[in-house]
Amino acid sequence: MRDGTATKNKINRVAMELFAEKGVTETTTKDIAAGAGIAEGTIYRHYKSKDELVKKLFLSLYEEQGNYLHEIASADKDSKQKIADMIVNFCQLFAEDKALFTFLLLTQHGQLKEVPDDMVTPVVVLRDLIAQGQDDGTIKQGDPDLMAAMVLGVVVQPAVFHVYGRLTQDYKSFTQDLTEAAWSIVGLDE
Amino acid sequence: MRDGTATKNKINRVAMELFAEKGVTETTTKDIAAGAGIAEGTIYRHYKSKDELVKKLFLSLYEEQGNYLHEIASADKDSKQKIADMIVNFCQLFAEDKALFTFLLLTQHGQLKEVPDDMVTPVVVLRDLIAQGQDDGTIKQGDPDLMAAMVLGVVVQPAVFHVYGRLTQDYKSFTQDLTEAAWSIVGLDE
DNA sequence: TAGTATAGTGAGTGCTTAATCACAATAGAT
DNA sequence: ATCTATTGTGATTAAGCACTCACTATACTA
Repeated sequence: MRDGTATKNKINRVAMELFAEKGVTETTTKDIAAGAGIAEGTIYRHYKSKDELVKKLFLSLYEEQGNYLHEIASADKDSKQKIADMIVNFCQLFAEDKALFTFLLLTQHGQLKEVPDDMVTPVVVLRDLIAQGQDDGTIKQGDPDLMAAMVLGVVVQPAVFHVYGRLTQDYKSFTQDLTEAAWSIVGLDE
Repeated sequence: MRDGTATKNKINRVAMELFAEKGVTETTTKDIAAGAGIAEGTIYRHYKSKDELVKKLFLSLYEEQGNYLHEIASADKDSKQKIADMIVNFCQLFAEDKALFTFLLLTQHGQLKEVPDDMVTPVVVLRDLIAQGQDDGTIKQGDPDLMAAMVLGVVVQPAVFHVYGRLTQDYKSFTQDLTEAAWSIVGLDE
């Protein structure tokens, strides 16, 4: 084997899962190597440092998710449907890959501080979506940043509690409730 | 000086601020000692270990806040007013002592995992408040745990973004918006 | 004043960590 | 078959960490 991408993917996956489970600082390079079934030194054939691994992993995964979000936001639907689609997307991601979802949440937990300003994060997409909806009159007035934060909170907080075992039923079954709650924050009275 | 409470208070305050700012693992005993202007060894005259410091600090501060919450929840008011009071209380705490508020949030960030089940946390108080309101018909039906998580998300998420500089205006000025958003989730149509 | 318990000190200890490096294995190129 | 570049190894290293301990300083007691 001359191509090391399989090993690198293994490192990425294991690292992501451990970071999500224990946090970045609590996860050692030894843990990652053991989980991936490789020697500790091999990590350093693919990454200059643990810090680089963390940052590249975060950036690549976030970019991937950002693309999905961008697709949803630029679809030819009304604002209400787009916000609903975003929430469905969150719930699906959480249901399908809890480790990935939790890892992405680490940004909001201060474990990953250096988030580029121009990065496509959920809150940025949501804010633009809300501002756009305000222009065409489908979403009520208010500070788009604050409204985006509140909508995100409605979805994220149950997910956080779900991770820590407070909410035990299937997260996907919340989707309808989360969507309605989100809409009640930004939506117009009907 | 034979009484060391002044030193202990200094340790507690500095530790709380550093934990809130950098996280628990990233804060060293050396940092705390330097911040408090004492020797590293002095910390161990007051606490058996760093772990004990973290846990006692967390427990005492959370208990204090729990008492406020309990007061609010047991007041002779209707559910809507109680929820509003809780949110005002959050906003005030955040405005007055950002470090304390952020430190208390660490529990939701997985940095402090061992939270006793019977502890009076905001989500528990909220859940009971919601369940109670559902009984007397002032709050709409639905899973109280999920609803409490959503309401908390509306308040907490803006606070998180506020800490990381995304929302720059005075947090207290959100109070009205946060209260309305929270009520739109649990409240009955009027 | 002498005695004692408590509070504070900081160099030192042992352990864990991220990162290194000389070496080995592998597989395509010539 | 030999060469070469890449990938993988694991003992080793240097740094940083929580924690200790012999010692000093302080202030109350008798």
